Amino acid sequence: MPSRLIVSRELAELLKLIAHPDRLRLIEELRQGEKDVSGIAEALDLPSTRVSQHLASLKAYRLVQERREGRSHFYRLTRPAIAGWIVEALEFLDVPSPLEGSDHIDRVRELWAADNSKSSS
Amino acid sequence: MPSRLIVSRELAELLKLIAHPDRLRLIEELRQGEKDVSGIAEALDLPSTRVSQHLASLKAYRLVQERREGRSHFYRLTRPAIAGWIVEALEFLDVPSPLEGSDHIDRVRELWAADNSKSSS
DNA sequence: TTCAAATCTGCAAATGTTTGCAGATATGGA
DNA sequence: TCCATATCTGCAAACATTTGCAGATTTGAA
Repeated sequence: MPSRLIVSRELAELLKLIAHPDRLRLIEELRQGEKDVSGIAEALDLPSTRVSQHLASLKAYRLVQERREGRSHFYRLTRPAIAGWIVEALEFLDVPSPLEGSDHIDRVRELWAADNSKSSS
Repeated sequence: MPSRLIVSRELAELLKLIAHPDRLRLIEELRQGEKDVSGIAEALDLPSTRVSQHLASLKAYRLVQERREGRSHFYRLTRPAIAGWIVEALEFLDVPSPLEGSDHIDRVRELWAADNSKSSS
């Protein structure tokens, strides 16, 4: 009967998996569709071995799925809605003053918006 | 300009803070309104020193706010909407088979629903 | 074959989190 | 004042995550 215990443990596991700066950016990067390891590595400016490691843990939880084509491994989000759910969390960030300092958040909200029209920063 | 770097770090910090079974239950417990440390400790069946420790970290991020009355310290969610946002994450749990094993999730979804009518498990 | 490109795996050092417990504070009442 | 209740803080052991790097796979091309 301790459904709350079981589910809160599972939920914590999922949240921990997501709670890493690289993996958050990675998930948002895949919102645009599938991409291979080196494409992601370049987009996020990370060594591809690190991207591969992150993808392995996301895949172990089935948050992403793999498709191999030649020597490239393409990854895509299993449930793309998770990317939008993550963006919603921006609302709960502890920003020192809502006037100052929330400009970064606003910029990212646009960059990570559902529609995409490629820009930088 | 690296807004994504900054924000993904802040987001990871928030998610890590939440990504703990006790703290998740604690946040859902406070959805009902403010409660003091021993009330929470009893509801979650945890030593109150542990509840106090969790509350301290949630408070440091201003996720909860404190109100003292006599020797009791009452806590409440700063942005109660976060409790609903957490429940939405149940959708993304990796449940082995959607037929079996999702009954715990359904039960918790009810227990943690926005309206409350006290029950157990 | 042999080679290079793309990715993966394993391991250990560095770092971070959690837990229990002992002792510190703060408050109200006898 | 002295005591009990409620909560907080500090610390060290246990545990978990992150990172870089070396070496293994896998694939396609020469």
